[in-house]
Amino acid sequence: MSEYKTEQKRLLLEFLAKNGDRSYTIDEIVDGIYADAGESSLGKSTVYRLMTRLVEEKRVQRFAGEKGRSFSYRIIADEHCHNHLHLKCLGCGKILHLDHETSDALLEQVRMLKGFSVSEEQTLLFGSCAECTGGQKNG
Amino acid sequence: MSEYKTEQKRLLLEFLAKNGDRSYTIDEIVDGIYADAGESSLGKSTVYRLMTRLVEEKRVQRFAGEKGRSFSYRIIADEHCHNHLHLKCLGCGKILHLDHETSDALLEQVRMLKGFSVSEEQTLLFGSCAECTGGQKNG
DNA sequence: CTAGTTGCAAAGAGTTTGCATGGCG
DNA sequence: CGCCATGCAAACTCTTTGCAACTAG
Repeated sequence: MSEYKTEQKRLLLEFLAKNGDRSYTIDEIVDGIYADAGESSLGKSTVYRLMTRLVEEKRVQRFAGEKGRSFSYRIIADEHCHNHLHLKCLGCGKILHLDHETSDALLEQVRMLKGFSVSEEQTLLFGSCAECTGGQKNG
Repeated sequence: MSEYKTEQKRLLLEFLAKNGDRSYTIDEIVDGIYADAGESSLGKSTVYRLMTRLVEEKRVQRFAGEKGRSFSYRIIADEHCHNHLHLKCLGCGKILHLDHETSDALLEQVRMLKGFSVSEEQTLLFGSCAECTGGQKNG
């Protein structure tokens, strides 16, 4: 039950911690770690396995890729991440956190109006962040 | 601009129109049409192709499957469907429409607070509908 | 008749799994 | 030494594509 005991898992968690502001696909993770650590890095199937476990442990969130294929993953920085909505920018890929109060207020309205209970864990709002909306030079 | 009319396309649109209250995977569509029309029905690749086109034409909405694999599709009943959020029940699969006003009000708050512009077309809220929440004996 | 459509099967893309090797306790 | 993690490659699932036959107009 001890924490990570392998170099691979350590590298993976390190990468995720360092890149918690947006989500990454498995390939991006593998490439990213390779870029950082070089070495023999880790096998893709190991990353798949580790991520699957981390998702089960609720330490990582998995998103269905909007574009089409492949999932992307993001570390859940603190436990409060379970209790609010996230906003994913389609421009830069960044993930913003909507504070719990606001998040809850919005969803409460939906509940009142439609009797529908939104799952904060499973819901991800897509759109465009302030930077990408405002300073958009359209590249 | 004429619409090429084939029996397959007609069957597909008929099925989608009849089942606009929730989304279906390709397999479910093929099976559903087979159940309805029996006959030789249509090939899966034809359904893929037709759906791809319908999505391009904005007559159908494609969702990334939450569970993991496969996409699901839903007909866009009227043009207003472009301008509001949808709620997908993870219990029964039903899709509810959040009226434009409410939808807009919610997203305006997000814009004010975070400067984030939510894309209504790309965002789908997951959760549990009134029936599934109320009658839920919690399995 | 001509162009667009269909359906099969093969190719692709992403993910999961079996199995032998290797490392940590 | 035993058990779990790793890595490779094969297996799988879902989706797309090539191609020949077919059909609507």
